[in-house]
Amino acid sequence: MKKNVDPKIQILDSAMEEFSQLGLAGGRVDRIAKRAGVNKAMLYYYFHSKEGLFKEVLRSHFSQLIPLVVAEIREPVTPQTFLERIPRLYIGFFRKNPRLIRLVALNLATDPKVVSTLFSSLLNEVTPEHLALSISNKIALWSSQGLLRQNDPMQIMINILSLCTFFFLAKPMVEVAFDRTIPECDEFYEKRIESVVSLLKGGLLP
Amino acid sequence: MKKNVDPKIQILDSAMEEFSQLGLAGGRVDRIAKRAGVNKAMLYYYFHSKEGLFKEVLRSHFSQLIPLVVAEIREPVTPQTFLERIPRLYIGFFRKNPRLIRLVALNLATDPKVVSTLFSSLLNEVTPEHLALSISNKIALWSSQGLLRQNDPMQIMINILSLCTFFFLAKPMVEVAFDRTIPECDEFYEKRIESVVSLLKGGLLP
Amino acid sequence: MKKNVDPKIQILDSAMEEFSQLGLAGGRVDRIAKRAGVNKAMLYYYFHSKEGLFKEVLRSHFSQLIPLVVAEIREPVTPQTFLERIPRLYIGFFRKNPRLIRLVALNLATDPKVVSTLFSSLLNEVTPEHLALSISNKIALWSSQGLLRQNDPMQIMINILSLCTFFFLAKPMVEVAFDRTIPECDEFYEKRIESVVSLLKGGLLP
Amino acid sequence: MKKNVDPKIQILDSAMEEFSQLGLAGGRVDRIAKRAGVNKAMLYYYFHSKEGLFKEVLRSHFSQLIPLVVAEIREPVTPQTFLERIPRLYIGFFRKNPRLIRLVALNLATDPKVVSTLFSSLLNEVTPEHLALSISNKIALWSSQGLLRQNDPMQIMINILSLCTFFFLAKPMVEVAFDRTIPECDEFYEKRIESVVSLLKGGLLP
DNA sequence: AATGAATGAGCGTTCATTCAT
DNA sequence: CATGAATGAACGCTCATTCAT
Repeated sequence: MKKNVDPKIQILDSAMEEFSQLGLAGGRVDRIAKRAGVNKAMLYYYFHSKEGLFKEVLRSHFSQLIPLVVAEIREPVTPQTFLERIPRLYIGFFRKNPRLIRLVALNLATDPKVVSTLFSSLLNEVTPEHLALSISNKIALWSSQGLLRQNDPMQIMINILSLCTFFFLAKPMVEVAFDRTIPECDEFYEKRIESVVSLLKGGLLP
Repeated sequence: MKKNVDPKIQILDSAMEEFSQLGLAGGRVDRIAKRAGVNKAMLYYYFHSKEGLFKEVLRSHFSQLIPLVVAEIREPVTPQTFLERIPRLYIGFFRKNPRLIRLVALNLATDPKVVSTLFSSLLNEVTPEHLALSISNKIALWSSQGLLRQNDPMQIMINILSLCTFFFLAKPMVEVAFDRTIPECDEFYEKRIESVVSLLKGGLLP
Repeated sequence: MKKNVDPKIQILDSAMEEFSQLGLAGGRVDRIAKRAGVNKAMLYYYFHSKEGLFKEVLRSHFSQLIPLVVAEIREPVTPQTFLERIPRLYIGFFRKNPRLIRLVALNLATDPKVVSTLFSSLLNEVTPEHLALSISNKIALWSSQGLLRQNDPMQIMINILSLCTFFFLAKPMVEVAFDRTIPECDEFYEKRIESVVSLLKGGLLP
Repeated sequence: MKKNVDPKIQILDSAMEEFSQLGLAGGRVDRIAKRAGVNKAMLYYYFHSKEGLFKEVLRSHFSQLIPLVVAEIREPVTPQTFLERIPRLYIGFFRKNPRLIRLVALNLATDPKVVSTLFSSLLNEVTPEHLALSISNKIALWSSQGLLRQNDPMQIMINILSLCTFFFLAKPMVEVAFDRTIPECDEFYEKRIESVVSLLKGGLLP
């Protein structure tokens, strides 16, 4: 509806809204076009198919996360500061992009290869070597120096990611289980970050 | 296709297969019926609608988890054994029911209320008080006795659940990130459980 | 639901209720069976098909009208008493059988041959010669004797039937057109009969 | 099938054919589309549902009658000319639109509110006051002036409408009852109009 | 670049009917 | 006679996609 705006962006935004709530299968092309204020045929002109649009949505949002992580990784840090800063980075990012995590979860459940491949190619675009591998190496190094109490970098990474992302998906169930509404406020997320950092430091630092 | 089998169970199983891969929106009634070896109209005879079938699938699988957790909770344990046994319980269960976690993730992303409500009603069926709350109380008690280093039961529960479940969804991404295939073997899951237990104990026990 | 009742009658009654409101196409076999308190397969046992049941409903109700008319016709009457009594007979009958007129109207509109043929065969069952023809003859006779001001028996019969039956179908439209509710009371139907009789006598008697 | 024709009109016409023979419940969307020579989805593109199409059919044909009646009513006439001209108007109209009367009858029998409401709204569109009421008023006036032998305008209107419309529905039964085929010729309808006019004048004029 | 109309395959659902017991 | 389960052929409707302009 808004004028003077690149229709591609308009469409991508509308599609993100749609797909993050209904998934690829549940998302409706008509609705996306209508919300974007463009003719339905334009979606096909720009993105050639519903699936193409979906992938582009995924890519465009996902790619925003990479540079943040890259910047973080490149800085020389101690394990302690690493474990203190990574949760804040991830949780902060997903808090600002709640739709992305739903989108990724949906895609992981239905079509794991799509998002994995995309993820992989994004990583390769940005770093000469895999980002995860470079984190991995860093962790492996720390581990061999006796700076960490666990020595499998993959398990450590899984633990970190689990603690930082799962909540965004599980929030509604947590609310039901604990019979209370969790407010979208800084206070809560500070507590969340604190809890994760505390767990990681207590569990990983010697 | 198989004879002498309760068609209701046949349908539920086929539906689980379908929905856990494609979601409610992406799942096809025809395919479910065909795979179950029954006439499509039977789905409606027994479950009245696609959504009804979906909910029944969710319920029938979800309800298998509850008694396990209940049994675990009811036993008087020390924090230490609690943190040692819960990850094995959850990870073991989801390893045997990999489709359920996808199903729940899909549903949480697209329709959080359905699965939350179902979850809540299942909890209420089984326990006089909410299961989560009773775990919560136990944790709160331990916390007040100085047996745990964190004092927000909800954060602790989120941490535990995150560590135990997220991997099953994120596995394909982890494989890509680390450029290796993770085998479905006992060895790997033992490592996973170990890592989680170690993290929890190191992070939570004094 | 009622016990100790001939299920055939139960079914016919339930079917009348259904078909007179929804028509043959709109009527549902399941609903008929449920309302009749019998298993659906029984309908087919007794009436062999939905259409067979429909025809039997039509026949069983329609046939109640014939003897009344026959009795009326057989009595030797003057045109005056004929015109006074026929409207009361018809309007009285349809008032007690409001579902029949809807049923016949529905069938006449969608499948004129069915009800016409049925009508014809019912007439033949009861009278050696067609009932209508015998009325016709009577009217023709009166007409030739100068006792009536119109001489086409068919037009006269159409007029009589129109005046006596149309209202039962058109009632809802009349209510809307005149912006008032027409009560199902004796008073109104007396007025109606009076109006018809007055019109017929004024228009037909010399 | 015909080219260069507004598909909306094509659909409406095909739908009229279908619904007037089978009713709303019995009419088939596929058949309507096929006969109209358009894709089935177009019905929904233009009319949003089967019922929406049905109502539009009803409305589009019904609305043709109103102006004729309005024009007739607005002219200042004597009761005599009124009773002479109204039957010709109605019978002439329905003779040219035989499908409409079946359509209305079907709808009155199964769903009286739909057609009544439509009728009412059409009347209101065209006349500041209800058409029927304005006829009513005219009749009431005449009646009070002693120009008519009956004084209930509603009964008079019911009589007129009955005499003019019922035949079109009952024709097949009349044919069977009188064991003859009624030809669709001017001669017959002239006789019909004559008979109605004669009856009305004889019965209503002083 | 942009639109409204069109399309065909397929969707969830229903229904009259039949079968096994 | 009576039942619950089963069936297959539609049915009304939707959707991603394309076409003509």
